Amino acid sequence: MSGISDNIERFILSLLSDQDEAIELQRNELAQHFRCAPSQINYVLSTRFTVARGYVIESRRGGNGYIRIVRVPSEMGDLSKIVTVQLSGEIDEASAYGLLEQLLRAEVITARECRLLAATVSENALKPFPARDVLRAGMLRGALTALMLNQEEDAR
Amino acid sequence: MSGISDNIERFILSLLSDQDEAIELQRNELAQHFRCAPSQINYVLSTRFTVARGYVIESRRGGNGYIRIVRVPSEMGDLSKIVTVQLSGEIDEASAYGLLEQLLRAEVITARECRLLAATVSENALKPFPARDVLRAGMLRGALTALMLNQEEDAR
DNA sequence: ATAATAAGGTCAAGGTCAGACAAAGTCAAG
DNA sequence: CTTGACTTTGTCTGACCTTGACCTTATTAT
Repeated sequence: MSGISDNIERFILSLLSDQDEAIELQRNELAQHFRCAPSQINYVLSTRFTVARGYVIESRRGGNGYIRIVRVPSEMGDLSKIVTVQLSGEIDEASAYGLLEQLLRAEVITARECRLLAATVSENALKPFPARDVLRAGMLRGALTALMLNQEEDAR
Repeated sequence: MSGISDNIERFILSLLSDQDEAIELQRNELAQHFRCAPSQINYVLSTRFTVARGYVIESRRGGNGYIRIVRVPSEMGDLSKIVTVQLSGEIDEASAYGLLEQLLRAEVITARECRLLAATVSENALKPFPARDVLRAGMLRGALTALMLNQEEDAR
């Protein structure tokens, strides 16, 4: 159960979750810890710690090299900005999921709402539609707009 | 009586019956156990462990892939009925709103969630799409399935 | 400066799974 | 005997993972 990549992901997340915004690690060291090829670390980073999910990776080569993983403090205060910037045109499934994840972290939506929205905009539900990226953007626009319109009522 | 498919069904049921809500298995492993083609497992799942019968399937491909079978608790039984009956084909905007309102009254979803879903399936968001009624059904199917799937986590 | 060393990055190849789909088999009802 | 629903198998595709060879960049020793 749970391959190496998943373990590495969990390990990194556990390091991050302890109130830290960013961590620094060494690729070879981590690879050795998990007994895997160093490039496996890159694989994990590029598939799981993406910008879409709110992470930024910095690194340096050579002596005293490092990999730094920064959790981007999701600046989600302004929903209308998201609507007009990220959702004006099209959005693919991965980016949409990333967006929803950030909204979740910023506590703009709940975990349940996140799952609900994810399901409705999933590639699976939208498969037969050629213009699904446009569609997806429109749907999320609608949802976020609905949120903004009803902020008062939700306050209860 | 009792072809291979029936045996596989019973086997899976026996795994589930032991107080477990969900089980995880590997397709090839199970296929080998029953000396059948791996795709036979898919056949059993798609004919016997359907949403209509109160099961939800999740899976992942690739290394460490799995198939997870979740039994939907009976309180959610109504949901699966809705999914298979009312949302099997198409649904127009008005009917969708009606359905959402019912779900709201039954306290299956919150007011916020209702608004969110309403926004994503609104005629407005789906206007440019000729087959929007099919689309709408697919989206709501996805959302309700997601609800069933995650009801334990929602308990928190 | 230059060379050696110590990092990390890229990419392609290969491996491991599950999904999709169609072809072929089985069997009961008419 | 034919038909049609159900079952079983086989093949191909694509998603996901792992590794290793080779490349680039930074530091340190000569």
